[in-house]
Amino acid sequence: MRQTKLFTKTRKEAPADEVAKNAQLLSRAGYIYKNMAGAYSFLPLGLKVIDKINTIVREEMDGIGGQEVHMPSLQESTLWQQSDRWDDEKVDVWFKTKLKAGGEVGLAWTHEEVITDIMRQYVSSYKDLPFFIYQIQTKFRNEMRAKSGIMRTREFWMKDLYSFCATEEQHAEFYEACASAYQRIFDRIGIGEKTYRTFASGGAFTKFSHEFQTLADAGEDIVYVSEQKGVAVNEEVLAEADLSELGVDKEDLVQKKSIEVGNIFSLGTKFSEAIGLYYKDSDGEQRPVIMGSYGIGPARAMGTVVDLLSDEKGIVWPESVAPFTVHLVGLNLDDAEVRDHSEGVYNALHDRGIEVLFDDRVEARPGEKFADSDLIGIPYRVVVSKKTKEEGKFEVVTRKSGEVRYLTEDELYADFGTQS
RNA sequence: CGGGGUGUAGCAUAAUGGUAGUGUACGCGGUUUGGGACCGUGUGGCCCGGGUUCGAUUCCCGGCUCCCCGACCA
Repeated sequence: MRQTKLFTKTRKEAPADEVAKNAQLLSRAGYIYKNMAGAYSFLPLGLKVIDKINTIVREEMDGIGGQEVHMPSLQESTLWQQSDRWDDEKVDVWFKTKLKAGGEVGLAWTHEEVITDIMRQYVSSYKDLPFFIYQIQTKFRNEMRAKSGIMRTREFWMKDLYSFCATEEQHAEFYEACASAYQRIFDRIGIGEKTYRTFASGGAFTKFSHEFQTLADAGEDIVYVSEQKGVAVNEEVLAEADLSELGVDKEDLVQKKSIEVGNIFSLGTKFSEAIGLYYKDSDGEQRPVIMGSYGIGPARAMGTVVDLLSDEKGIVWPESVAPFTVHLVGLNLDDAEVRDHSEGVYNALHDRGIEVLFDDRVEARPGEKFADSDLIGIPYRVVVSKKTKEEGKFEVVTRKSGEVRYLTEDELYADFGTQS
């Protein structure tokens, strides 16, 4: 991608109405645009990052047997009345509107009812189970207050997976598999070290549910962490009885701010009974399906990466989610020979399948290009200039560490060739 | 939803009861060229509605907007 053709450019100052670090940096670097409180556009750079995150999420969900679907946002009322979640008194985050043809619809804020209804048609025997169905889809929640940039919005992507099992054993096995997959996802996007599987209250069917909380000063949540035990609990689970069950002493726990990046929850038979999803076991007995739900917000994950890994110069993307691998910064491009040379390097990198953003601006000065490059945060910056052309070596700077290397053209291609 | 703020050019900001200045960005000309250079020049602006007033961007009322604190938050 040529930077002169890239839609959006950087700006020196953040919009006055953005306070959150993630939104300031992502706005300045041209990844996102705020359309209203709690609703952001994802511009080409931003969408690339989301796609990278989603690819990782899909790989891990597919890896534990998940199958992807896509369900509608529009919801009619009767299904939700069966689970008693249509009434605004019961659920205060609904966006509702009228159908021209008559009747009221809501915009889905979650999909338990919907997927459970679908499953009724395809599950009738224990032989049909288990199933693990997920989607990455837009959710709407009429939050009282949107805040923290892209971390808490009224319209947002969510990866929501729903598990359907015949037995508690089956369910427990998948629940753990999904917890592991979640940890792998957070590892792969670069926030694993600071992300704790956190015990939260479990509702009617299990003692605990689990949140994945990433320790961050920008967090809205508070968790209590025992670093030596690698365990965290949220406020609901601070009672002595719960703590002793988990084998932690209250004195060991340190209060930390955190961001909830994922959530897994055992639903028991609440929705299967409400919606009427039953199967016949091997004795011919009719039983309700045991369910679980598992959520991750890709945009919130993106914001968490920015909050956690950026520095004073700008964003620092891990390679796994970076919009490009290499930022090829061309200097002295008014010189025809340097221009041809850098075009050749760009094409060579591109032809080798390396994702490269080429700063081909002729008029921009070096300082501006470097500042932009730091702000955008692509993992490797390769400088091509009159100097590097004459010396026959390219300057390669690692964004994260600042490490500078000088590589020949062959070394350069070999270096990135092995990583792609 | 309770409380507190906010709204001026694409962006960031200043002043003002007599129609607005600066930086940046953008256009043009020129000097520059490895960390957001400089000179000259130009384009471009007071959230919406009502009230007070000879006159309102400014004061008052209402609305909307966005931000913050709290509450809420599978």
